[in-house]
Amino acid sequence: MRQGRGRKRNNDALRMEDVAAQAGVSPMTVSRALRDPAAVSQAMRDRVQAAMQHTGYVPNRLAGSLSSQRSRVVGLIVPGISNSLYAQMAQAIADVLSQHGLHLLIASSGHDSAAEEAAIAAFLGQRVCALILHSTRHTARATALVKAAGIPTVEIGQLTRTPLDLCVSYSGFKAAKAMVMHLGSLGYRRIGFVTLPVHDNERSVERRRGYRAALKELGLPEDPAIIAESEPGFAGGVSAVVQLIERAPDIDAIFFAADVMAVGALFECQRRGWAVPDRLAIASFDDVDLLSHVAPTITTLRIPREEIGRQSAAMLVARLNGTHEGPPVVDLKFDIAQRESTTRAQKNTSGRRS
Amino acid sequence: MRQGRGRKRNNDALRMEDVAAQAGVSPMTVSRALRDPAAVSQAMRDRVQAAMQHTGYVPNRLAGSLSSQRSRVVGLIVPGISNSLYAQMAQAIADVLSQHGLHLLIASSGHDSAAEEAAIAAFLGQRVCALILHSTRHTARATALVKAAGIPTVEIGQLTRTPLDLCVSYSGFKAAKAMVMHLGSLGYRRIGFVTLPVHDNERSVERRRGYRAALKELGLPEDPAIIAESEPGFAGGVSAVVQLIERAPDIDAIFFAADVMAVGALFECQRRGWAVPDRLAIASFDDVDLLSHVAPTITTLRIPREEIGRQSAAMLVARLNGTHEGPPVVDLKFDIAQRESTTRAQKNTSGRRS
DNA sequence: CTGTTAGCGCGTTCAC
DNA sequence: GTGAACGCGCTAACAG
Repeated sequence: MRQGRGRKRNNDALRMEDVAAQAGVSPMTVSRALRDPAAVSQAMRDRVQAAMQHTGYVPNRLAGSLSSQRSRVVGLIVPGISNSLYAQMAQAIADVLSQHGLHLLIASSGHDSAAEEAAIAAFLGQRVCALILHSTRHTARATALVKAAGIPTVEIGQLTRTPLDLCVSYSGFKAAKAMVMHLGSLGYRRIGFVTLPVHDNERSVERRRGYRAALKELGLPEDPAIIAESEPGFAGGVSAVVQLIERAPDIDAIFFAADVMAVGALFECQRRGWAVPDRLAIASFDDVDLLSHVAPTITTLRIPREEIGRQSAAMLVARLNGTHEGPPVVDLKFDIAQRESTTRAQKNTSGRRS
Repeated sequence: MRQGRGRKRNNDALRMEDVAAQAGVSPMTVSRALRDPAAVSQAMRDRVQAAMQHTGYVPNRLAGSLSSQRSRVVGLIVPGISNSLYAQMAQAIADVLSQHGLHLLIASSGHDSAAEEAAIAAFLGQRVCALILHSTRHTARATALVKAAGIPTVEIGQLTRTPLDLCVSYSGFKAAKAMVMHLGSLGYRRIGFVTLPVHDNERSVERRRGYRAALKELGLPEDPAIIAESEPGFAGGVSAVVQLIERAPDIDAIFFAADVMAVGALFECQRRGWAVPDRLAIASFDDVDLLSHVAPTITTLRIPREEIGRQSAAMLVARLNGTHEGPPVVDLKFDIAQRESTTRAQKNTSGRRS
């Protein structure tokens, strides 16, 4: 038996040493053949390759990362994995990362800073080589942890003037303002606005600011009666449209600044016989597929979700390679898809209601 | 200076030793206070806690996992992260795992076995403690890798008689059959069937088998003219419904066995003036929210996606704890949501089409 | 281009 | 209940 107080060797998994023995080389050569094939002669490479095939060796990246002090795992924290908007970003991120041999650790925070903090701590414990955070609001400890970790970190939920490190997003303020200006330019004068509860969703604040700025620029009064907060999903649109029409019968357009609320509202209008866009115009924020398949098709902002995913991942990769150049904050462009739900009737009537 | 050829110490990150020094105990005590607080006296625990707070120590789980030979990371491989059906499962999985202190590494395979194999190899390299695979078709090497790894593995895409290890899903055969039987019991006699291309989607095969079995049981003939394959998404439904109606004008119902095709078809019917359900009944497979918000609401199967996610994760947790009991294959139940799109008109006419 | 040595930070094992 | 020593499997640094 063994003497001493150490621990016995694990005989389960193959180690580099086993492969090395099989190939008749030193473990170091196997290691190099794996990470930097050019540093090893052709003959060696082939022998190592063969030995790995033969034995079915799977390198232990835990040990590798521990030793080299760097991992190939990126942490992503989003409010929810099942929300299609975040899922799209996650997909784009995963695609870019996997092209570069990086893997994705994912967690959902449910719009809760404390949960985000826990996820950040856990990810740092796993020694992720980079972080992507959807939120731009963090607890003090979360901020401290990220800064102390000193790893590249991108925030993607919205533009921020005070990024932890990097930021790739679009301006919710500008986007919302642009849409309201667009509606104004089409002739709408009583433009309602619906968001998610501001309390839960930091981005709603920016969007509302954009709405206000546009009203001001259009010379339209701001009226609390035509502003509402509603829950996410179709149901949120249903209740909001009913509420706004009751409160302000002269409303002529509603901008639903979140999710698929606009679609729920459209369906409800159809059930109630409120013609869209003739009685009420409808505009949406996120360009989900559905919006261009309903009748009438729904005018919306085109937010570059996938581009955000791609660029944020690409930026991290560049940073990890030490080749990153350019500003830390990237403001991606959006545009407006003008569709039937805000198409005004021909000018054969001067007033729409009366 | 240093002698020897070793490597210099890293002074960046805090180690357990630093915390131990701060607390005036040995590193071993810190380790225990972290993993098994009960094994340490109250006083020690408090001192260690304080020292960790003070220093902002984040334990290195790479080192921990390497040493203990077990990690707290689970690997999940789905065909696509952005597809809401998989995203829902992923969310449920992540929720359960995080409750148990486990983390989620995610990869998308795009319905490609080779990509799946690569992801499996990468995950095993990260020494995941368990795997969740959506696919049930694997390359020979993928199968070998998983078996050799000896970690709990759940397949969740469909029931299989030959699981790698565990399987939590529903029977696509039974589900499809049940829906067609349901349509038959409502009086539909020319029931069309649309799936994704069988080539890309192993589950389509089961669903088609279920369709055939139901037709047989209903005493209805099988007619290739009313069976189609189409692309995913709304567009797939649009093209399929047009195609089937042209090929078989006497068709009275279509069962769209994938995705949101049924909704695309409904919209197209509305554009073309084909009344749903009077001219054509429509049924769907997956219960996405949208189906109950369109008019008419669409009859569909209710597949327990989230339950699959929850149970598969729970099963892994149990297995990791050594407390798992019960069969390796769990067949979850589905049911049918009967809605307006398959509601027959009152029996005031004996035949629906003159 | 290849090998040797030491150490990454922690957990297991055993002694006290 | 606490501590000391060793090793998890790999890679940085250096020597040849």
